[in-house]
This record gives sequence, C-alpha cells and structure tokens, in this order.
Amino acid sequence: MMKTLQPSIRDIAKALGVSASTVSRALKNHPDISKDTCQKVQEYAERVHYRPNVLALGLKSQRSQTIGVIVPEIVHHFFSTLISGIEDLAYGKGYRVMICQSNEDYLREVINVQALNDHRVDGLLVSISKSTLDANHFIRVIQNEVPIVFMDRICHDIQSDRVVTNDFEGAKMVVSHMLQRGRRRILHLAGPKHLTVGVERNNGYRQALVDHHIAVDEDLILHCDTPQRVETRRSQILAMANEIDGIFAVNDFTAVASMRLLQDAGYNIPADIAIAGFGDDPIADMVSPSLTTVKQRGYDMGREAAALLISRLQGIQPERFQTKVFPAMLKVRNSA
Amino acid sequence: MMKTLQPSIRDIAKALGVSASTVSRALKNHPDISKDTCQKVQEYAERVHYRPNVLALGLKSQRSQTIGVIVPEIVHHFFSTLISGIEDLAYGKGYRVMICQSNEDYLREVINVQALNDHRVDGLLVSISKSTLDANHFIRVIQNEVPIVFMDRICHDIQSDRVVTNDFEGAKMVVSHMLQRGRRRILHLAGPKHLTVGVERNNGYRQALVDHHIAVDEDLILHCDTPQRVETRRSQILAMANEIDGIFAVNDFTAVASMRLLQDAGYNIPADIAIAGFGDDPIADMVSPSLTTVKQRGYDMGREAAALLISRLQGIQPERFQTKVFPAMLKVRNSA
DNA sequence: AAATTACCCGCAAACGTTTGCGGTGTGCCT
DNA sequence: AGGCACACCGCAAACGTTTGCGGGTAATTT
Repeated sequence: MMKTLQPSIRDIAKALGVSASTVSRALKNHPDISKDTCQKVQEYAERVHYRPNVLALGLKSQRSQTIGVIVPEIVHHFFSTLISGIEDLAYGKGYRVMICQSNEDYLREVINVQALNDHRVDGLLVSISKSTLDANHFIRVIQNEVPIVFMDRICHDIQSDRVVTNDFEGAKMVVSHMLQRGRRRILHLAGPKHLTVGVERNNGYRQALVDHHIAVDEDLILHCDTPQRVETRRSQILAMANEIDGIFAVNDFTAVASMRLLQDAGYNIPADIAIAGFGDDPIADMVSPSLTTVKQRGYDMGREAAALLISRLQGIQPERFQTKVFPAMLKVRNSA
Repeated sequence: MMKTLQPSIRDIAKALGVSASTVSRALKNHPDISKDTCQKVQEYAERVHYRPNVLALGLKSQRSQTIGVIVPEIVHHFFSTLISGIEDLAYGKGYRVMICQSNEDYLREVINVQALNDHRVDGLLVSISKSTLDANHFIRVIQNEVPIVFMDRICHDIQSDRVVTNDFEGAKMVVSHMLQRGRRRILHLAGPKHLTVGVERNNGYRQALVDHHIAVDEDLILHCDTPQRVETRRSQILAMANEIDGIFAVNDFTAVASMRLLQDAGYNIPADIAIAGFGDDPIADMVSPSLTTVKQRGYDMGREAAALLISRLQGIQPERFQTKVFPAMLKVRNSA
C-alpha cells in the first residue's frame, strides 16, 4: 500500500511549474487566471486528492470555521439529540463541531472551555454542568470575542443568547394534569437549586398546586434528580409512599427509577401512585406502564442554538441578546 | 466588558522587549534562557492569559494532537459510553477528540472522514455505519499515514487495529441460557449480513442451537434490528408468536420493542415467550420484566481503542495489527 | 593581557495558505 | 512606431510557533 503524503498547494505548484499563488487562485476560479490554467490545476488537484489544510486556513483567517459544544453528558438522550441538531445545522453552513462533555464536573468544564478556546473555535454552545456556580471561564472567552449560546442549562450570570424549553409551563401542565385526575399529594423529585431548569420546573409544580388551591408542602419536595439519588433516598421515599398519590420527577430517569422502586415495593402505578417525568426520553415509551412526561424538542433546540450562534458569527447581530423559548408538550401515557 | 484579543508570543515579546524565540523558550524553561527571564516571561504570560495557538502548533509540527471519532449515532448508549472512554483516556494523554456521527449513512461517513482528515487529525477511531460496504475513504486516510482503530463495527477489508466484543461467545451464552431453561424455538432478530457484529451474534445463536442438538430453522432468523423494523414486521412477528418460545434480538432496543409488541398482544413475558437482547443498555434494567441481555464494556473498549491508537501515534508500533477482544458477560434478569 | 569558555539571546526559515501589488507579454489603437 | 489596455501570473508578507545556528557579553582560564 503506497503512502502518499498530503499534497500542499506548493506541491501542486511545483509539479505544474507555476507559483503557489496561481494554484490558490486557480482552485477558486479567480478571474486573473486563465481558463486553461484553472482547468489544469483543478484536474491535477483532483487527481492527487488535494485538500486544503484547515489549520493553515484558520491560522491565516483567524477563524477556524469550528464551533465548540459542551454538554454535561452525551449519554443522556436529550443532549444527544441536541448535538444532532447542532451538527446537522452546522454542517449545512460549513462549520465543524467539536464536542466535549463536562461529566457534570465544574473543573472538567473549565478545561473544556480552555481546550476549545485553544483550538480557536469561533463560538461556543454550552449546557452548563450541575456543579458550575462560577462563570469566569465563560467570561474569559467572551472577552476574546468568542460568542456563547447557552442551551437548556443556561448560565444566569452571563448576558448571552439562550435557547431553552418552557420548563415552567411544561411542569405546570403535567402537574395540572395529575391534579385534574384527582391527585392531591404529589411528591416532587427536584433538581438542584442553582440550575434554572430545576428551578423553573419546581416553580411550575408550585404554580399548578396554587392554581388548584392546594397548599405547597415543602416536605413533598426532595432534591433527587438521578436514579442513584433515588436509590440513596430509597427508604425515605418508601416511607412517604403511603401518604402520596403522585410523583413528578424533574427528569425521566428519575421518574422511572422511582417507578421501579415503588413497583418493587408492591405499589400499583398509576392506581396507587401516578408518576410523571420530564423530557420524553425513549425509555418513557418502553417502560410499563409507559411514562407520562413532557416532551422537549432537543433536536430543534440544537438547530436553533447553532443557527443563532452562526448568525452572530457572521456578523448578523440583532441589537440585543435573544432568548428562544421552545414550548413544552404534554405527553400523556399510562403512568399518570 | 473589555475586549482583549488573544495575546500571541510576539505580543509578549514586544511587551517585554525580548524576541519571540526567547519567549517561546522561556515558557518551556529552556536552559538557554536565564532564570530571571523565564520568570518574567511566565509571569507576564500568566497575567495576560496567554494560551498557545493550537492551529499554529499543528501547522508547524504536522500533528494536531487531535484524534477523530466516527460513530453511527451518539444517542445509542453503547456509543456514548465508548466515547466517554475515548475522551477520558485521550484527555489524559494530552489529546483532543473530534466526534462525528454518520447517522448510519455511508455518504455522511465519507464526508466525516474527509472533514476529519482536513483537520489533520493524527488518527481515527471508527465504528462503521450500517450502509458502509466500500472502504476507499478509509484507505485514503491510511495512505496519508493516519492510522485507524476500528471499534465494535469493524471494517473487514482493512488491515488495522481493532477493538471488539466477543459477540460470538456472548450470543452463544445468552441463547444457551434460554435453551437450558427449556426453550426450543427461538426467534432471532438479526442485524444486517455485512456487519461483523451482526454476523457474529448470528453465528453464536446458531452454535448454541447446534450445541444443544437443535436444527437451525432459517425461517426463525429475521433481519430486524431496530424498533422501527419491529413495527414494520409487526404482523409477521405476531403470526409466528404462537410457534416460538423465545426471542434473541441483536440489540436491546429491538428486544424491548418486540417485548412491548408481544405484551400488547397479550403474551406473557417470559412465561409464554422468553426474550433476550444484547448490549446491556440502561433500558434493560428499566423495563418490566427486566431484560436478560449481554453486557458489553463500552467504556473500557473506548479507552482501549484510544490507548491503542495513541501508542501507535507515538511510534510504539507492535509488529502487526492487534485485535483486542473484550469478553461478553451474560446478564440474567427476568425476561429470560 | 589575551584567549577560552559559558551563558544568554536574536535571526531567520519553515509549516500551508491568502492576497495586494507589481511585472511581463500580447494585441489593439492612433 | 509608440502608447495603452488587458490578460495572466509571480513576489512577498502575514497568521503564530519552533528551532538550528550564530553572535555578543561577561566570567574564567592560561
């Protein structure tokens, strides 16, 4: 198998007995170059599989045509779909994408930001980690004129474009749905207090209760947003099981985990306890009973975020920062 | 908010009244530079948040310290864990990772390969798409001296390092398990014939039958490897339901989809029909009954693949290409 | 005092590309 | 025949970094 190193513009120039500048221009059909030369150059380039060196281009143009993406964990369906949306739109506009995971770890997030900055990405799309309280790493790249669009998990302290789900309405809808079906004591498995998504869903839960003239019982709100945490709080949840008739979890994994827990303990879902989640993960449709939840349009949010960022990169700057709010959709299934 | 463009080595040199070469050397404590100068440079660099320009580095050194990853779809848990493993190891070794999805589309895969090649990634980690029959796009980058390590979905036509699961043994184990529990007519929902994983699992299925002195009935092998395909073949599967007592699906989503289908049709799992999958996706533990399956060590495979690639990049070339085979582990749950 | 040595540091080229500017040759007009 | 326009192409600098080599100054040796 013959090895042929990547040919450069100079290699082509040498082989054809012309200058590098001529090759460069010929490749883009510059009017200064004769049709004849253009054709010769293009043919030869094609034949040797010439591909421009993006590093050199980026170095010269001071823009890499690459956007960086940081999400907590790609294993979560919502974030994977977000990424798919981003990729599809970005590719279409001639941008490449570098994806990083913070693993919900603040330090890792800082490193990711720095690494992407080192690679001179033109812009950043970010969903912050659960443990991110400080925003200096983001501020620094913004000072370098690298714009950021926050998605879903936004960073409150920073003025920027944002793409979010209407978490408040979504939560209100699904909790109202349970209340309308006669549930009265609904446990809320909530997210951390410093994540906007968690707070908004919590507020939606509260508003639904208020709307139905039910007092909010703070004892019915637990910080519990992962299957692991459900396991940790196992006894606590089981102890409450007889006093509740519904659960609203901040995401679907947690909802499903709590469902399994209660089913194993002999409870009938939804007869004894109704359960609802948030996100419409594929598991929602695979568990039994299937999970009532709130659908988030991850793919569309990804596209929108990428579109917002790219339009900003291309200088189409609307006066102020925008916040795109995607509607949440109630997905009624069998668990509530 | 003040904007401060990214300082270069020359900016530092100018500010400190020294040459760029001195700054470059001072930053890495080169013995030619006095302790005094080193300290001054490093302090100043720190203060202005100097970060080397990776594009320039890559251009000069002809290596980008970046490895490209192509997987079919990140939404699948196996591939996300694979990526996590890759990232963790690569980061540790000072490499960055660029992730692409082929969406099971051959053309998209070709574009991905080319894009990563354009970015002068030092090496490639690839799981091929279902629709990939031709390998020329891979051969071309290998000719450019960019090594490839195939993971899970390997490319048969190419000599290279490989990291795979022992699909044959895994399938044999889980099918044997069903046979030992008295199942006799097991439907196999198989993958496409040109994917090694599918073929190997198919072979494992066949071997298990042979081992138990049961004739292989080709009518019990259906090409059906996604929930969508299960839906398409709905009537066909239901028509067979009374004549089978087990199902072995090539992956967990397909297993779960068939389980839902049969449950909705009134069959009891596993009493009427046992069901097993492959992969140990998180859903396996969330559905009811929980799914018996075969565990694949995605994270470890990712780490191993990255390690293999990086050692090759660093010139530690074992004589021939290696194939690392990870053992499959039977995960017995309640569905079989 | 002259010569050697060590210690610091700068010059310039190179990686691959783009682009303003200047140059050459040909044909046309007067 | 001289001037002009036009078509075509090359030179060189620049992006940020590294690195071999050469040079200058001061300290040490003979």
